[in-house]
Amino acid sequence: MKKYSKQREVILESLKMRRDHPTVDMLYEDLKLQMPNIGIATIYRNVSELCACGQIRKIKCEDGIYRYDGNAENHIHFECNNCHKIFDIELEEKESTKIKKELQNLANTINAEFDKQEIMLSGLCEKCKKQ
Amino acid sequence: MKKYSKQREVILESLKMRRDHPTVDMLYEDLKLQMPNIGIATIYRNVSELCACGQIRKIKCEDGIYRYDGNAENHIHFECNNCHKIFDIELEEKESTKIKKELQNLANTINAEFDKQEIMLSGLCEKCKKQ
DNA sequence: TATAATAATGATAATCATTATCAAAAAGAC
DNA sequence: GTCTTTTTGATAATGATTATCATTATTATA
Repeated sequence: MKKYSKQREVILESLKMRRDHPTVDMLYEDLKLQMPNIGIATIYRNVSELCACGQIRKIKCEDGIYRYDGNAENHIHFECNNCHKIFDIELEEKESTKIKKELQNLANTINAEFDKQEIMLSGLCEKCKKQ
Repeated sequence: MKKYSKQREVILESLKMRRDHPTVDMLYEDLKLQMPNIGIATIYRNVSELCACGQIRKIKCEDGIYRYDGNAENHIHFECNNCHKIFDIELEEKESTKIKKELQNLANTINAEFDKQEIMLSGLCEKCKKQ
Protein backbone atom coordinates (compact mmCIF):
# COMPACT_ATOMS: atom_id res chain seq x y z
CA MET A 1 0.00 0.00 0.00
CA LYS A 2 1.04 3.54 -0.75
CA LYS A 3 1.77 5.90 2.08
CA TYR A 4 1.93 9.63 1.92
CA SER A 5 5.31 11.29 2.08
CA LYS A 6 6.15 14.94 2.26
CA GLN A 7 9.12 14.26 -0.01
CA ARG A 8 7.00 12.82 -2.78
CA GLU A 9 4.62 15.77 -2.53
CA VAL A 10 7.45 18.26 -2.81
CA ILE A 11 9.02 16.43 -5.75
CA LEU A 12 5.75 16.30 -7.65
CA GLU A 13 4.96 19.90 -6.84
CA SER A 14 8.35 21.03 -8.07
CA LEU A 15 7.95 19.10 -11.32
CA LYS A 16 4.49 20.53 -11.90
CA MET A 17 5.83 24.01 -11.28
CA ARG A 18 8.96 23.97 -13.38
CA ARG A 19 8.83 24.56 -17.09
CA ASP A 20 12.24 23.03 -17.73
CA HIS A 21 12.82 19.30 -17.70
CA PRO A 22 15.14 18.63 -14.80
CA THR A 23 17.41 15.67 -14.23
CA VAL A 24 17.41 14.01 -10.82
CA ASP A 25 20.51 16.00 -9.92
CA MET A 26 18.84 19.26 -10.83
CA LEU A 27 15.81 18.38 -8.72
CA TYR A 28 18.08 17.38 -5.86
CA GLU A 29 19.97 20.69 -5.90
CA ASP A 30 16.71 22.59 -5.96
CA LEU A 31 14.84 20.62 -3.32
CA LYS A 32 17.74 20.66 -0.87
CA LEU A 33 17.03 24.36 -0.43
CA GLN A 34 13.62 23.76 1.08
CA MET A 35 14.34 20.33 2.56
CA PRO A 36 18.05 20.13 3.41
CA ASN A 37 18.06 16.50 4.52
CA ILE A 38 16.42 15.05 1.46
CA GLY A 39 18.45 12.22 -0.01
CA ILE A 40 19.07 11.77 -3.69
CA ALA A 41 17.91 8.15 -3.51
CA THR A 42 14.53 9.43 -2.38
CA ILE A 43 14.29 11.47 -5.53
CA TYR A 44 15.22 8.52 -7.73
CA ARG A 45 12.65 6.36 -5.95
CA ASN A 46 9.88 8.89 -6.22
CA VAL A 47 10.32 9.93 -9.83
CA SER A 48 10.19 6.24 -10.75
CA GLU A 49 7.06 5.82 -8.69
CA LEU A 50 5.42 8.93 -10.15
CA CYS A 51 6.25 7.76 -13.68
CA ALA A 52 4.81 4.33 -12.96
CA CYS A 53 1.48 5.78 -11.91
CA GLY A 54 1.43 8.22 -14.82
CA GLN A 55 1.68 11.49 -12.94
CA ILE A 56 4.89 12.56 -14.60
CA ARG A 57 6.90 11.46 -17.63
CA LYS A 58 10.46 10.33 -18.17
CA ILE A 59 12.26 11.84 -21.14
CA LYS A 60 15.16 10.07 -22.82
CA CYS A 61 17.74 12.43 -24.20
CA GLU A 62 20.78 12.33 -26.38
CA ASP A 63 23.18 12.19 -23.44
CA GLY A 64 21.47 9.25 -21.79
CA ILE A 65 20.55 11.09 -18.61
CA TYR A 66 16.86 11.03 -17.89
CA ARG A 67 14.84 14.22 -17.60
CA TYR A 68 11.48 14.36 -15.89
CA ASP A 69 8.41 16.22 -17.00
CA GLY A 70 5.59 17.24 -14.68
CA ASN A 71 3.29 17.49 -17.66
CA ALA A 72 2.05 13.97 -18.30
CA GLU A 73 -0.37 15.09 -21.00
CA ASN A 74 0.44 14.33 -24.61
CA HIS A 75 2.82 16.83 -26.03
CA ILE A 76 5.92 16.81 -28.13
CA HIS A 77 9.48 17.56 -27.12
CA PHE A 78 12.12 19.41 -29.00
CA GLU A 79 15.76 18.97 -28.07
CA CYS A 80 18.27 21.54 -29.26
CA ASN A 81 21.35 19.96 -30.76
CA ASN A 82 23.42 22.90 -29.65
CA CYS A 83 22.39 23.93 -26.13
CA HIS A 84 20.66 20.60 -25.37
CA LYS A 85 17.71 22.27 -23.70
CA ILE A 86 14.35 20.60 -24.08
CA PHE A 87 11.31 22.55 -25.13
CA ASP A 88 7.65 21.66 -25.03
CA ILE A 89 5.51 21.82 -28.09
CA GLU A 90 1.99 22.03 -26.73
CA LEU A 91 -0.72 20.48 -28.81
CA GLU A 92 -4.27 21.68 -29.12
CA GLU A 93 -6.87 19.09 -28.29
CA LYS A 94 -7.87 18.77 -31.93
CA GLU A 95 -4.36 18.34 -33.21
CA SER A 96 -3.48 15.95 -30.44
CA THR A 97 -6.45 13.76 -31.31
CA LYS A 98 -5.51 13.81 -34.95
CA ILE A 99 -1.92 12.78 -34.32
CA LYS A 100 -3.02 10.09 -31.92
CA LYS A 101 -5.35 8.69 -34.53
CA GLU A 102 -2.61 8.64 -37.13
CA LEU A 103 -0.26 6.89 -34.76
CA GLN A 104 -2.94 4.38 -33.90
CA ASN A 105 -3.26 3.62 -37.60
CA LEU A 106 0.47 3.11 -37.85
CA ALA A 107 0.46 0.78 -34.86
CA ASN A 108 -2.31 -1.17 -36.55
CA THR A 109 0.01 -1.98 -39.44
CA ILE A 110 1.93 -4.24 -37.08
CA ASN A 111 -1.18 -5.33 -35.17
CA ALA A 112 0.00 -3.70 -32.00
CA GLU A 113 -2.10 -2.19 -29.26
CA PHE A 114 -0.95 1.39 -29.06
CA ASP A 115 -0.83 2.94 -25.64
CA LYS A 116 1.64 5.80 -25.39
CA GLN A 117 3.60 8.01 -27.71
CA GLU A 118 6.92 9.70 -27.27
CA ILE A 119 7.89 12.14 -29.94
CA MET A 120 11.20 13.88 -29.81
CA LEU A 121 12.16 16.37 -32.45
CA SER A 122 15.64 17.76 -32.65
CA GLY A 123 17.41 20.55 -34.39
CA LEU A 124 18.27 24.10 -33.42
CA CYS A 125 16.21 26.15 -31.01
CA GLU A 126 15.24 29.73 -31.72
CA LYS A 127 18.15 31.14 -29.77
CA CYS A 128 20.87 28.86 -31.15
CA LYS A 129 19.51 29.27 -34.69
CA LYS A 130 20.42 32.96 -34.57
CA GLN A 131 24.04 32.39 -33.65
CA MET B 1 41.17 11.75 -41.61
CA LYS B 2 39.15 8.57 -41.48
CA LYS B 3 40.90 5.28 -41.98
CA TYR B 4 39.27 2.07 -43.03
CA SER B 5 38.84 -0.66 -40.47
CA LYS B 6 37.58 -4.16 -40.99
CA GLN B 7 35.85 -3.94 -37.63
CA ARG B 8 33.79 -0.94 -38.62
CA GLU B 9 32.81 -2.60 -41.85
CA VAL B 10 31.66 -5.73 -40.08
CA ILE B 11 29.70 -3.77 -37.49
CA LEU B 12 27.89 -1.72 -40.13
CA GLU B 13 27.23 -4.79 -42.24
CA SER B 14 25.75 -6.64 -39.29
CA LEU B 15 23.50 -3.71 -38.41
CA LYS B 16 22.29 -3.38 -41.99
CA MET B 17 21.55 -7.09 -42.06
CA ARG B 18 19.73 -7.55 -38.78
CA ARG B 19 16.07 -6.72 -38.42
CA ASP B 20 16.20 -6.51 -34.65
CA HIS B 21 17.69 -3.55 -32.83
CA PRO B 22 20.70 -4.87 -30.99
CA THR B 23 22.46 -3.42 -27.97
CA VAL B 24 26.24 -3.18 -28.02
CA ASP B 25 26.39 -6.39 -26.01
CA MET B 26 24.23 -8.23 -28.52
CA LEU B 27 26.42 -7.01 -31.38
CA TYR B 28 29.51 -8.05 -29.45
CA GLU B 29 28.26 -11.60 -28.85
CA ASP B 30 27.35 -11.92 -32.50
CA LEU B 31 30.50 -10.43 -34.01
CA LYS B 32 32.83 -12.43 -31.79
CA LEU B 33 31.76 -15.49 -33.81
CA GLN B 34 33.28 -14.17 -37.00
CA MET B 35 35.98 -12.05 -35.39
CA PRO B 36 36.95 -13.60 -32.07
CA ASN B 37 39.41 -10.90 -31.03
CA ILE B 38 37.12 -7.96 -31.47
CA GLY B 39 36.93 -5.80 -28.34
CA ILE B 40 33.74 -4.39 -26.97
CA ALA B 41 35.27 -0.92 -26.81
CA THR B 42 35.71 -1.08 -30.55
CA ILE B 43 32.02 -1.63 -30.95
CA TYR B 44 31.15 1.27 -28.68
CA ARG B 45 33.56 3.50 -30.61
CA ASN B 46 32.24 2.51 -34.00
CA VAL B 47 28.53 2.70 -33.31
CA SER B 48 29.11 6.23 -32.00
CA GLU B 49 31.07 7.06 -35.11
CA LEU B 50 28.46 5.56 -37.42
CA CYS B 51 25.69 7.46 -35.63
CA ALA B 52 27.62 10.69 -35.90
CA CYS B 53 27.90 10.37 -39.67
CA GLY B 54 24.28 9.33 -40.02
CA GLN B 55 24.75 5.78 -41.26
CA ILE B 56 22.90 4.20 -38.36
CA ARG B 57 20.62 5.41 -35.59
CA LYS B 58 20.67 5.19 -31.83
CA ILE B 59 17.41 4.22 -30.16
CA LYS B 60 16.63 5.15 -26.58
CA CYS B 61 14.52 2.61 -24.76
CA GLU B 62 12.67 2.28 -21.52
CA ASP B 63 15.53 0.46 -19.79
CA GLY B 64 18.10 3.09 -20.69
CA ILE B 65 20.31 0.76 -22.71
CA TYR B 66 20.86 2.01 -26.22
CA ARG B 67 19.83 -0.02 -29.24
CA TYR B 68 21.25 0.56 -32.69
CA ASP B 69 19.39 0.54 -35.96
CA GLY B 70 21.03 -0.03 -39.32
CA ASN B 71 18.10 1.65 -40.98
CA ALA B 72 18.81 5.36 -40.81
CA GLU B 73 15.79 6.24 -42.96
CA ASN B 74 12.76 7.80 -41.32
CA HIS B 75 10.60 5.26 -39.68
CA ILE B 76 8.80 4.83 -36.41
CA HIS B 77 9.58 2.48 -33.57
CA PHE B 78 7.23 0.54 -31.42
CA GLU B 79 8.39 -0.81 -28.08
CA CYS B 80 6.39 -3.56 -26.43
CA ASN B 81 5.74 -2.88 -22.77
CA ASN B 82 5.69 -6.57 -22.07
CA CYS B 83 8.48 -8.28 -24.02
CA HIS B 84 10.41 -5.03 -24.61
CA LYS B 85 11.18 -5.90 -28.21
CA ILE B 86 11.38 -3.07 -30.67
CA PHE B 87 9.52 -3.19 -33.95
CA ASP B 88 9.82 -1.06 -37.04
CA ILE B 89 6.85 0.69 -38.51
CA GLU B 90 7.88 1.39 -42.06
CA LEU B 91 6.45 4.49 -43.66
CA GLU B 92 5.56 4.94 -47.27
CA GLU B 93 7.21 7.90 -48.92
CA LYS B 94 3.94 9.81 -49.05
CA GLU B 95 3.08 9.23 -45.43
CA SER B 96 6.58 10.01 -44.31
CA THR B 97 6.51 13.33 -46.11
CA LYS B 98 3.17 14.18 -44.59
CA ILE B 99 4.30 13.43 -41.04
CA LYS B 100 7.51 15.33 -41.57
CA LYS B 101 5.55 18.34 -42.77
CA GLU B 102 3.29 18.21 -39.73
CA LEU B 103 6.25 17.99 -37.40
CA GLN B 104 7.90 20.88 -39.21
CA ASN B 105 4.78 22.94 -38.56
CA LEU B 106 4.92 22.02 -34.89
CA ALA B 107 8.58 22.99 -34.67
CA ASN B 108 7.67 26.31 -36.25
CA THR B 109 5.42 27.11 -33.31
CA ILE B 110 8.54 27.50 -31.20
CA ASN B 111 10.61 28.98 -34.04
CA ALA B 112 12.95 26.04 -34.08
CA GLU B 113 14.82 24.64 -37.05
CA PHE B 114 13.66 21.08 -37.27
CA ASP B 115 16.25 18.53 -38.29
CA LYS B 116 15.46 15.05 -37.04
CA GLN B 117 12.54 13.18 -35.57
CA GLU B 118 12.38 10.25 -33.25
CA ILE B 119 9.01 8.71 -32.69
CA MET B 120 8.60 5.91 -30.25
CA LEU B 121 5.24 4.33 -29.71
CA SER B 122 4.63 1.88 -26.95
CA GLY B 123 2.01 -0.59 -25.94
CA LEU B 124 1.56 -4.29 -26.54
CA CYS B 125 2.89 -6.09 -29.58
CA GLU B 126 0.80 -8.55 -31.56
CA LYS B 127 2.17 -11.54 -29.70
CA CYS B 128 1.88 -10.14 -26.16
CA LYS B 129 -1.58 -8.75 -26.91
CA LYS B 130 -2.90 -12.28 -27.35
CA GLN B 131 -1.70 -13.49 -23.99
C1' DT C 1 -4.16 8.43 22.08
C1' DA C 2 -0.89 4.72 22.56
C1' DT C 3 0.77 0.82 19.94
C1' DA C 4 1.63 -2.26 16.28
C1' DA C 5 2.42 -2.92 11.39
C1' DT C 6 4.33 -1.40 7.39
C1' DA C 7 6.10 1.67 4.03
C1' DA C 8 9.37 5.54 3.11
C1' DT C 9 13.62 7.81 4.06
C1' DG C 10 18.66 8.91 3.97
C1' DA C 11 23.22 7.16 3.75
C1' DT C 12 26.03 4.53 1.35
C1' DA C 13 27.61 0.42 -1.11
C1' DA C 14 26.97 -2.06 -5.39
C1' DT C 15 25.93 -2.36 -10.22
C1' DC C 16 26.74 -1.86 -14.86
C1' DA C 17 26.62 0.60 -19.33
C1' DT C 18 29.65 3.62 -21.30
C1' DT C 19 34.04 6.31 -21.77
C1' DA C 20 38.97 7.21 -21.25
C1' DT C 21 43.62 5.63 -21.45
C1' DC C 22 47.46 3.62 -23.61
C1' DA C 23 50.67 0.47 -25.74
C1' DA C 24 50.50 -2.35 -29.88
C1' DA C 25 48.77 -3.14 -34.51
C1' DA C 26 46.88 -1.65 -38.95
C1' DA C 27 46.19 1.66 -42.72
C1' DG C 28 47.56 5.07 -45.75
C1' DA C 29 51.17 8.41 -47.51
C1' DC C 30 55.64 9.00 -49.37
C1' DG D 1 60.09 -0.41 -46.83
C1' DT D 2 59.61 3.55 -43.58
C1' DC D 3 57.11 7.12 -41.34
C1' DT D 4 52.84 9.08 -39.62
C1' DT D 5 48.47 8.70 -37.95
C1' DT D 6 44.39 6.26 -36.83
C1' DT D 7 42.33 2.23 -34.88
C1' DT D 8 42.34 -1.60 -32.00
C1' DG D 9 41.91 -4.47 -27.73
C1' DA D 10 42.54 -4.65 -22.87
C1' DT D 11 41.46 -2.64 -18.95
C1' DA D 12 40.83 1.09 -15.62
C1' DA D 13 37.80 4.91 -14.57
C1' DT D 14 33.44 7.23 -14.58
C1' DG D 15 28.99 8.21 -13.23
C1' DA D 16 24.00 7.55 -13.32
C1' DT D 17 21.01 4.51 -11.22
C1' DT D 18 19.67 0.72 -8.02
C1' DA D 19 19.97 -2.15 -3.88
C1' DT D 20 20.58 -2.56 0.98
C1' DC D 21 19.49 -1.59 5.58
C1' DA D 22 18.87 0.59 9.95
C1' DT D 23 16.00 4.45 11.29
C1' DT D 24 11.96 7.33 10.90
C1' DA D 25 7.27 8.52 9.46
C1' DT D 26 2.64 7.14 8.32
C1' DT D 27 -1.48 4.63 8.79
C1' DA D 28 -4.48 1.18 10.95
C1' DT D 29 -6.21 -0.70 15.04
C1' DA D 30 -7.04 -1.48 19.75
